Amino acid sequence: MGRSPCCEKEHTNKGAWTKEEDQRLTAYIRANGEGCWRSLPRSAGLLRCGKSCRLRWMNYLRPDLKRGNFTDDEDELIIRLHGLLGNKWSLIAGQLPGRTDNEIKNYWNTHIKRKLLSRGMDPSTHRPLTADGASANAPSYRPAQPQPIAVPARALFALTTKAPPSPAPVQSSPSSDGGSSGATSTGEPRCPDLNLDLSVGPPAADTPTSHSQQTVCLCHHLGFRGGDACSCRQADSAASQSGFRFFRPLEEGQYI
DNA sequence: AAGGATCTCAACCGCTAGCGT
DNA sequence: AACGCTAGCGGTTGAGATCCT
Repeated sequence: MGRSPCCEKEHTNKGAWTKEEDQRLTAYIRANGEGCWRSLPRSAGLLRCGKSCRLRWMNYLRPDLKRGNFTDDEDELIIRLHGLLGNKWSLIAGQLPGRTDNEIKNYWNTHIKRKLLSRGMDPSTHRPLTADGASANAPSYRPAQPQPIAVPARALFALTTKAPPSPAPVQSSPSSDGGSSGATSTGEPRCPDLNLDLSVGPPAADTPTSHSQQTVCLCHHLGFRGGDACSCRQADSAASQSGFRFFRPLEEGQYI
C-alpha cells in the first residue's frame, strides 16, 4: 500500500551535509549540470537521496545565492508579495534574485510575522487585527487563498500557475500567453484574472498589445522602483514608451 | 557558570502537478 | 482513462546557537 519510497532509506545519509558531500555535489553539477536528481546521487558518488541533493543545491550551494540579511526593500516586497500570493514561497522567491523559497519561508516565519504583528496586522490576512487578536473583516479567509488585489485594468500583469524555471528575471521575459483575460473591455477597475507567471516585463516587440494586454514589472506594480528588490532597469524608459504606470507603495492604513 | 528558554535555519517529510506510457 | 514516476512545493522538525535568569 502507498507509494514506494523516493530512495533507499537504508543506504542514504541523513542530517547535516559534510564539506566533502558539498564538494562532490558541487563538482558534479558544475561538470554535468542540473539534471535527473534521482540518479544524481549515484552518479556523483553520494549516499544521499536525490531530493536531498536537490534541496542542498537549491538552498545552499547554488553560486547565485545572495545570503546575508534581508534588506528593508526585500522585507516590504515579501510582505506585499505574500499579500498577493499567499504562501507561494517559490513564486515569491522568484521575485527576489539570490533568495530561496526555503530562506524566505523561514524569514517569514521568524521575522516578518512578528513585524506585521507589531504593526497590528494579521500576517496571514494582511488585515488589521482587532482588539481580541482576530483579523478584522476576514472571518472566512483561508490562509492559502491569496486575497485579491484591486488593480487598475490597464496595469494587467500576467500571472500563470507556474513559476519560471530559474531565478525569475523581472525584466523582459516575453509573456507566454499574452495575458488576455484580465481586464474588462470597459476599462473598469477590477481584480485581474490571476495569471501567476511573474516573469513579465515590457511586451515583446512582436506581440503588439492593446491597453488591456499591457504587462508591468511586478515590483513596479507593487510600488517598488530601483533598490535591491527590483532589478528591472528598463521600466522608466519602457514606462514612457509603452504606457506603463507605476504604483506607489501602500500608505499607512492601506491594505492589500 | 549553569541550565533552561527561545530563536534560527538546514533538512526532512508528505503531497501534488505534470509528464510519459 | 488509468497508472507510475519524477521534480518541485509547502509544512514541519530538530539540532545548534543565542539569550535570559
